[in-house]
Amino acid sequence: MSDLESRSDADRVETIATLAREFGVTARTIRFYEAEGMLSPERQGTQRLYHPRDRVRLKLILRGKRLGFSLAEIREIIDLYDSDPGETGQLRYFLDKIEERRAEIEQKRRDIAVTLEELQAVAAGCRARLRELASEEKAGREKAGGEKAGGEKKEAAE
Amino acid sequence: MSDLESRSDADRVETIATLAREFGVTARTIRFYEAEGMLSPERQGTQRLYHPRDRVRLKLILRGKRLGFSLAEIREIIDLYDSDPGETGQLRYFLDKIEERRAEIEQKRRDIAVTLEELQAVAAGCRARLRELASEEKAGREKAGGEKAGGEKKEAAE
DNA sequence: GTTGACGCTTACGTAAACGTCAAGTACACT
DNA sequence: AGTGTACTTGACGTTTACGTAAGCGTCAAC
Repeated sequence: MSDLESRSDADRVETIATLAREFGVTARTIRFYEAEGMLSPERQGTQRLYHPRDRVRLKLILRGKRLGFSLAEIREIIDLYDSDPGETGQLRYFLDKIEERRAEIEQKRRDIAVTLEELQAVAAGCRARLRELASEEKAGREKAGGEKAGGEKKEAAE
Repeated sequence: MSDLESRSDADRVETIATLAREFGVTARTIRFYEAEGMLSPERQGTQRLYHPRDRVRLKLILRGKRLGFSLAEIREIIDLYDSDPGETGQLRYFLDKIEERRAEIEQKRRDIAVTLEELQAVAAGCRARLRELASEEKAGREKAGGEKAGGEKKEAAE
Protein backbone atom coordinates (compact mmCIF):
# COMPACT_ATOMS: atom_id res chain seq x y z
CA MET A 1 0.00 0.00 0.00
CA SER A 2 2.90 2.30 0.58
CA ASP A 3 4.74 1.03 -2.42
CA LEU A 4 2.07 0.42 -4.98
CA GLU A 5 0.17 3.70 -4.95
CA SER A 6 0.73 7.37 -5.55
CA ARG A 7 4.19 7.39 -6.98
CA SER A 8 3.53 10.31 -9.33
CA ASP A 9 1.48 11.91 -6.61
CA ALA A 10 4.06 11.78 -3.88
CA ASP A 11 6.46 13.43 -6.27
CA ARG A 12 4.49 16.60 -6.08
CA VAL A 13 4.03 16.83 -2.36
CA GLU A 14 5.68 19.99 -1.16
CA THR A 15 6.75 21.54 2.07
CA ILE A 16 5.54 24.97 3.03
CA ALA A 17 8.85 26.66 2.22
CA THR A 18 9.06 25.36 -1.33
CA LEU A 19 5.44 26.20 -1.98
CA ALA A 20 6.07 29.68 -0.70
CA ARG A 21 9.09 30.14 -2.92
CA GLU A 22 7.24 28.74 -5.89
CA PHE A 23 4.52 31.36 -5.57
CA GLY A 24 6.59 34.20 -4.27
CA VAL A 25 4.83 34.52 -0.93
CA THR A 26 5.93 33.89 2.63
CA ALA A 27 5.14 30.84 4.71
CA ARG A 28 3.28 33.13 7.06
CA THR A 29 0.94 34.07 4.26
CA ILE A 30 0.21 30.44 3.45
CA ARG A 31 -0.48 29.64 7.09
CA PHE A 32 -2.72 32.67 7.26
CA TYR A 33 -4.79 31.46 4.33
CA GLU A 34 -5.11 28.13 6.07
CA ALA A 35 -6.24 29.81 9.27
CA GLU A 36 -8.87 31.56 7.16
CA GLY A 37 -10.07 28.19 5.97
CA MET A 38 -8.92 28.63 2.41
CA LEU A 39 -6.36 25.86 2.42
CA SER A 40 -6.29 22.56 4.28
CA PRO A 41 -3.08 20.70 3.60
CA GLU A 42 -2.43 17.19 4.78
CA ARG A 43 -0.74 16.91 8.14
CA GLN A 44 2.05 14.52 8.91
CA GLY A 45 2.27 14.95 12.62
CA THR A 46 2.40 18.69 12.98
CA GLN A 47 3.99 19.33 9.63
CA ARG A 48 2.04 20.50 6.60
CA LEU A 49 2.21 18.70 3.29
CA TYR A 50 0.90 20.40 0.19
CA HIS A 51 -0.55 18.42 -2.68
CA PRO A 52 -1.30 19.64 -6.20
CA ARG A 53 -4.84 20.52 -5.24
CA ASP A 54 -3.52 22.85 -2.57
CA ARG A 55 -1.37 24.51 -5.19
CA VAL A 56 -4.38 24.97 -7.41
CA ARG A 57 -6.28 26.66 -4.61
CA LEU A 58 -3.36 28.87 -3.75
CA LYS A 59 -3.09 29.85 -7.38
CA LEU A 60 -6.77 30.78 -7.38
CA ILE A 61 -6.32 32.83 -4.24
CA LEU A 62 -3.38 34.77 -5.64
CA ARG A 63 -5.17 35.36 -8.92
CA GLY A 64 -8.10 36.74 -6.99
CA LYS A 65 -5.78 39.02 -5.09
CA ARG A 66 -4.27 40.37 -8.28
CA LEU A 67 -7.78 41.23 -9.35
CA GLY A 68 -8.33 43.16 -6.15
CA PHE A 69 -10.77 40.83 -4.45
CA SER A 70 -10.69 40.57 -0.68
CA LEU A 71 -9.97 37.19 0.85
CA ALA A 72 -13.63 36.94 1.83
CA GLU A 73 -14.68 37.49 -1.76
CA ILE A 74 -12.07 35.07 -3.03
CA ARG A 75 -13.38 32.45 -0.67
CA GLU A 76 -16.87 32.94 -2.04
CA ILE A 77 -15.64 32.68 -5.59
CA ILE A 78 -13.66 29.54 -4.90
CA ASP A 79 -16.69 28.10 -3.18
CA LEU A 80 -18.52 28.66 -6.43
CA TYR A 81 -15.99 26.46 -8.16
CA ASP A 82 -16.00 23.39 -6.01
CA SER A 83 -19.32 23.27 -4.27
CA ASP A 84 -21.96 21.05 -5.82
CA PRO A 85 -25.47 22.11 -4.88
CA GLY A 86 -28.03 19.54 -5.82
CA GLU A 87 -31.52 20.96 -5.79
CA THR A 88 -33.11 23.12 -8.44
CA GLY A 89 -33.69 26.08 -6.15
CA GLN A 90 -30.12 26.03 -4.98
CA LEU A 91 -28.93 25.83 -8.56
CA ARG A 92 -30.86 28.92 -9.58
CA TYR A 93 -29.57 30.88 -6.60
CA PHE A 94 -26.15 29.61 -7.46
CA LEU A 95 -26.39 30.79 -11.06
CA ASP A 96 -27.43 34.19 -9.75
CA LYS A 97 -24.33 34.43 -7.62
CA ILE A 98 -22.16 33.42 -10.53
CA GLU A 99 -23.82 36.10 -12.62
CA GLU A 100 -23.12 38.69 -9.93
CA ARG A 101 -19.45 37.83 -9.94
CA ARG A 102 -19.37 37.73 -13.69
CA ALA A 103 -20.81 41.23 -13.90
CA GLU A 104 -18.25 42.47 -11.41
CA ILE A 105 -15.41 40.97 -13.37
CA GLU A 106 -16.81 42.31 -16.62
CA GLN A 107 -16.65 45.75 -15.04
CA LYS A 108 -13.03 45.14 -14.22
CA ARG A 109 -12.49 44.05 -17.78
CA ARG A 110 -13.88 47.34 -19.08
CA ASP A 111 -11.84 49.29 -16.53
CA ILE A 112 -8.75 47.54 -17.77
CA ALA A 113 -9.53 48.21 -21.40
CA VAL A 114 -9.94 51.91 -20.74
CA THR A 115 -6.84 52.11 -18.59
CA LEU A 116 -4.72 50.31 -21.16
CA GLU A 117 -5.94 52.69 -23.83
CA GLU A 118 -5.11 55.70 -21.71
CA LEU A 119 -1.67 54.45 -20.86
CA GLN A 120 -1.15 53.69 -24.53
CA ALA A 121 -2.10 57.26 -25.38
CA VAL A 122 0.29 58.68 -22.81
CA ALA A 123 3.07 56.45 -24.08
CA ALA A 124 2.37 57.51 -27.65
CA GLY A 125 2.63 61.13 -26.59
CA CYS A 126 5.95 60.40 -24.94
CA ARG A 127 7.32 58.68 -28.00
CA ALA A 128 6.18 61.55 -30.20
CA ARG A 129 7.90 63.98 -27.88
CA LEU A 130 11.03 61.87 -28.03
CA ARG A 131 11.05 62.00 -31.82
CA GLU A 132 10.51 65.72 -31.61
CA LEU A 133 13.47 66.14 -29.32
CA ALA A 134 15.60 63.88 -31.49
CA SER A 135 14.94 65.88 -34.64
CA GLU A 136 15.48 69.13 -32.77
CA GLU A 137 18.81 67.85 -31.64
CA LYS A 138 19.75 66.79 -35.14
CA ALA A 139 18.68 70.16 -36.55
CA GLY A 140 20.75 71.83 -33.87
CA ARG A 141 23.81 69.84 -34.83
CA GLU A 142 23.33 70.58 -38.53
CA LYS A 143 23.16 74.28 -37.84
CA ALA A 144 26.34 73.85 -35.83
CA GLY A 145 27.15 75.47 -32.50
CA GLY A 146 25.59 78.96 -32.43
CA GLU A 147 21.84 78.87 -31.78
CA LYS A 148 20.38 77.42 -28.61
CA ALA A 149 17.86 75.27 -30.52
CA GLY A 150 14.31 76.60 -30.60
CA GLY A 151 11.77 73.97 -31.53
CA GLU A 152 8.20 75.17 -31.87
CA LYS A 153 6.60 75.72 -28.51
CA LYS A 154 7.74 75.85 -24.93
CA GLU A 155 11.00 77.68 -24.57
CA ALA A 156 9.73 81.02 -23.39
CA ALA A 157 10.70 80.82 -19.76
CA GLU A 158 14.10 79.79 -18.55
CA MET B 1 -15.83 88.83 -14.21
CA SER B 2 -18.54 87.23 -12.16
CA ASP B 3 -21.10 87.49 -14.92
CA LEU B 4 -19.25 87.01 -18.13
CA GLU B 5 -17.22 83.88 -17.49
CA SER B 6 -17.67 80.26 -16.57
CA ARG B 7 -21.38 79.94 -16.92
CA SER B 8 -21.23 76.34 -18.09
CA ASP B 9 -18.42 75.77 -15.66
CA ALA B 10 -20.09 77.08 -12.57
CA ASP B 11 -22.98 74.81 -13.40
CA ARG B 12 -20.86 71.82 -12.65
CA VAL B 13 -19.37 72.91 -9.39
CA GLU B 14 -20.43 70.46 -6.75
CA THR B 15 -20.45 70.17 -3.02
CA ILE B 16 -18.84 67.24 -1.29
CA ALA B 17 -22.13 65.55 -0.48
CA THR B 18 -23.40 65.53 -4.05
CA LEU B 19 -20.06 64.34 -5.34
CA ALA B 20 -20.12 61.57 -2.79
CA ARG B 21 -23.62 60.51 -3.78
CA GLU B 22 -22.74 60.67 -7.44
CA PHE B 23 -19.89 58.20 -7.00
CA GLY B 24 -21.36 56.10 -4.25
CA VAL B 25 -18.72 56.89 -1.66
CA THR B 26 -18.82 58.78 1.64
CA ALA B 27 -17.66 62.33 2.17
CA ARG B 28 -15.11 60.93 4.57
CA THR B 29 -13.58 58.95 1.75
CA ILE B 30 -13.31 62.02 -0.45
CA ARG B 31 -11.69 64.03 2.32
CA PHE B 32 -9.33 61.14 2.92
CA TYR B 33 -8.23 61.15 -0.70
CA GLU B 34 -7.62 64.86 -0.41
CA ALA B 35 -5.56 64.36 2.73
CA GLU B 36 -3.52 61.86 0.73
CA GLY B 37 -2.89 64.54 -1.85
CA MET B 38 -4.95 62.93 -4.58
CA LEU B 39 -7.56 65.66 -4.81
CA SER B 40 -7.29 69.39 -4.31
CA PRO B 41 -10.67 71.04 -4.68
CA GLU B 42 -11.17 74.77 -4.67
CA ARG B 43 -11.90 76.30 -1.31
CA GLN B 44 -14.50 78.93 -0.70
CA GLY B 45 -13.69 79.87 2.85
CA THR B 46 -13.51 76.51 4.55
CA GLN B 47 -15.88 74.77 2.20
CA ARG B 48 -14.76 72.51 -0.63
CA LEU B 49 -15.92 73.04 -4.18
CA TYR B 50 -15.46 70.30 -6.72
CA HIS B 51 -14.96 71.08 -10.38
CA PRO B 52 -15.16 68.67 -13.32
CA ARG B 53 -11.44 68.03 -13.14
CA ASP B 54 -11.84 66.84 -9.56
CA ARG B 55 -14.53 64.49 -10.71
CA VAL B 56 -12.25 63.10 -13.38
CA ARG B 57 -9.55 62.44 -10.83
CA LEU B 58 -11.99 60.81 -8.45
CA LYS B 59 -13.21 58.63 -11.27
CA LEU B 60 -9.65 57.56 -11.98
CA ILE B 61 -9.09 56.79 -8.31
CA LEU B 62 -12.18 54.63 -8.06
CA ARG B 63 -11.37 52.82 -11.26
CA GLY B 64 -7.94 52.06 -9.88
CA LYS B 65 -9.50 50.72 -6.72
CA ARG B 66 -11.76 48.42 -8.67
CA LEU B 67 -8.66 47.04 -10.32
CA GLY B 68 -7.14 46.37 -6.92
CA PHE B 69 -4.43 49.02 -6.93
CA SER B 70 -3.47 50.60 -3.65
CA LEU B 71 -3.90 54.32 -3.27
CA ALA B 72 -0.14 54.72 -3.51
CA GLU B 73 -0.11 52.88 -6.81
CA ILE B 74 -3.08 54.82 -8.06
CA ARG B 75 -1.32 58.04 -7.25
CA GLU B 76 1.66 56.91 -9.28
CA ILE B 77 -0.53 55.96 -12.21
CA ILE B 78 -2.40 59.25 -12.14
CA ASP B 79 0.92 61.04 -11.97
CA LEU B 80 1.81 59.27 -15.18
CA TYR B 81 -1.24 60.85 -16.78
CA ASP B 82 -0.75 64.48 -15.97
CA SER B 83 2.90 65.01 -15.41
CA ASP B 84 4.89 66.36 -18.30
CA PRO B 85 8.58 65.51 -18.08
CA GLY B 86 10.65 67.39 -20.56
CA GLU B 87 14.06 65.87 -21.00
CA THR B 88 14.91 62.83 -23.02
CA GLY B 89 16.27 60.84 -20.12
CA GLN B 90 13.18 61.53 -18.05
CA LEU B 91 11.03 60.52 -20.98
CA ARG B 92 12.72 57.15 -21.36
CA TYR B 93 12.43 56.47 -17.64
CA PHE B 94 8.85 57.55 -17.91
CA LEU B 95 8.11 55.16 -20.75
CA ASP B 96 9.65 52.39 -18.68
CA LYS B 97 7.31 53.08 -15.82
CA ILE B 98 4.36 53.12 -18.16
CA GLU B 99 5.48 49.79 -19.55
CA GLU B 100 5.70 48.38 -16.04
CA ARG B 101 2.15 49.38 -15.32
CA ARG B 102 1.01 48.14 -18.69
CA ALA B 103 2.52 44.72 -18.04
CA GLU B 104 0.82 44.59 -14.65
CA ILE B 105 -2.51 45.44 -16.14
CA GLU B 106 -2.03 42.96 -18.95
CA GLN B 107 -1.55 40.32 -16.28
CA LYS B 108 -4.83 41.38 -14.74
CA ARG B 109 -6.41 41.14 -18.15
CA ARG B 110 -5.27 37.54 -18.52
CA ASP B 111 -6.41 36.74 -14.99
CA ILE B 112 -9.80 38.11 -15.85
CA ALA B 113 -10.06 36.16 -19.07
CA VAL B 114 -9.28 32.91 -17.29
CA THR B 115 -11.63 33.65 -14.42
CA LEU B 116 -14.46 34.53 -16.73
CA GLU B 117 -13.94 31.29 -18.63
CA GLU B 118 -13.95 29.27 -15.46
CA LEU B 119 -17.09 30.91 -14.15
CA GLN B 120 -18.65 30.35 -17.54
CA ALA B 121 -17.79 26.66 -17.33
CA VAL B 122 -19.28 26.37 -13.86
CA ALA B 123 -22.42 28.13 -14.99
CA ALA B 124 -22.70 25.84 -18.01
CA GLY B 125 -22.44 22.87 -15.71
CA CYS B 126 -25.21 24.30 -13.56
CA ARG B 127 -27.48 24.85 -16.50
CA ALA B 128 -26.84 21.35 -17.78
CA ARG B 129 -27.69 19.96 -14.36
CA LEU B 130 -30.87 22.03 -14.35
CA ARG B 131 -31.96 20.57 -17.67
CA GLU B 132 -31.16 17.13 -16.33
CA LEU B 133 -33.31 17.69 -13.29
CA ALA B 134 -36.09 19.11 -15.42
CA SER B 135 -36.21 16.09 -17.72
CA GLU B 136 -35.97 13.72 -14.78
CA GLU B 137 -38.94 15.42 -13.24
CA LYS B 138 -40.88 15.20 -16.45
CA ALA B 139 -40.03 11.51 -16.84
CA GLY B 140 -41.09 10.97 -13.27
CA ARG B 141 -44.47 12.54 -13.91
CA GLU B 142 -44.96 10.50 -17.10
CA LYS B 143 -44.19 7.25 -15.31
CA ALA B 144 -46.59 8.39 -12.59
CA GLY B 145 -46.05 7.85 -8.88
CA GLY B 146 -44.26 4.53 -8.35
CA GLU B 147 -40.52 4.71 -8.99
CA LYS B 148 -38.24 7.05 -7.12
CA ALA B 149 -36.59 8.39 -10.31
CA GLY B 150 -33.11 7.07 -11.06
CA GLY B 151 -31.20 9.21 -13.55
CA GLU B 152 -27.87 7.86 -14.65
CA LYS B 153 -25.27 8.29 -11.99
CA LYS B 154 -25.17 9.33 -8.37
CA GLU B 155 -27.82 7.61 -6.37
CA ALA B 156 -25.73 4.89 -4.79
CA ALA B 157 -25.45 6.26 -1.30
CA GLU B 158 -28.36 7.66 0.65
C1' DG C 1 25.66 15.98 21.93
C1' DT C 2 25.15 20.08 20.09
C1' DT C 3 24.48 22.92 16.28
C1' DG C 4 21.88 24.47 12.46
C1' DA C 5 18.05 24.27 9.20
C1' DC C 6 13.33 23.94 8.91
C1' DG C 7 8.77 23.75 10.90
C1' DC C 8 5.07 24.69 14.53
C1' DT C 9 2.14 27.77 17.57
C1' DT C 10 0.99 31.92 20.08
C1' DA C 11 0.78 36.51 20.25
C1' DC C 12 1.59 41.16 19.65
C1' DG C 13 2.63 44.81 15.93
C1' DT C 14 1.47 47.42 11.74
C1' DA C 15 0.14 49.78 7.33
C1' DA C 16 -3.79 50.88 4.56
C1' DA C 17 -8.26 52.66 4.07
C1' DC C 18 -11.46 54.23 5.77
C1' DG C 19 -15.69 54.48 9.89
C1' DT C 20 -17.34 56.91 13.68
C1' DC C 21 -18.06 60.10 16.98
C1' DA C 22 -17.34 64.98 19.00
C1' DA C 23 -17.41 69.68 18.75
C1' DG C 24 -17.55 73.72 16.17
C1' DT C 25 -18.83 76.97 12.02
C1' DA C 26 -21.95 78.95 8.27
C1' DC C 27 -26.34 79.86 6.35
C1' DA C 28 -31.43 79.55 5.51
C1' DC C 29 -35.84 79.49 7.48
C1' DT C 30 -39.50 80.82 10.87
C1' DA D 1 -33.40 84.09 18.87
C1' DG D 2 -33.89 79.45 17.83
C1' DT D 3 -33.97 75.31 14.76
C1' DG D 4 -32.25 72.70 11.05
C1' DT D 5 -29.14 71.33 7.59
C1' DA D 6 -24.75 70.92 5.49
C1' DC D 7 -19.92 71.39 6.01
C1' DT D 8 -15.63 71.71 8.76
C1' DT D 9 -11.61 69.75 11.51
C1' DG D 10 -9.60 66.64 14.78
C1' DA D 11 -9.08 62.29 16.95
C1' DC D 12 -9.70 57.74 18.02
C1' DG D 13 -11.65 53.06 16.45
C1' DT D 14 -11.86 49.18 13.12
C1' DT D 15 -11.02 45.75 9.57
C1' DT D 16 -7.96 43.42 6.46
C1' DA D 17 -3.87 41.07 5.52
C1' DC D 18 -0.37 40.02 6.81
C1' DG D 19 4.91 41.00 9.46
C1' DT D 20 7.66 39.92 13.24
C1' DA D 21 9.50 38.11 17.07
C1' DA D 22 9.52 34.45 21.04
C1' DG D 23 9.80 29.94 22.41
C1' DC D 24 9.58 25.07 21.40
C1' DG D 25 10.01 20.39 18.63
C1' DT D 26 12.70 17.50 15.29
C1' DC D 27 15.83 15.58 12.43
C1' DA D 28 20.34 15.24 9.94
C1' DA D 29 25.16 16.47 10.10
C1' DC D 30 29.38 17.26 12.30
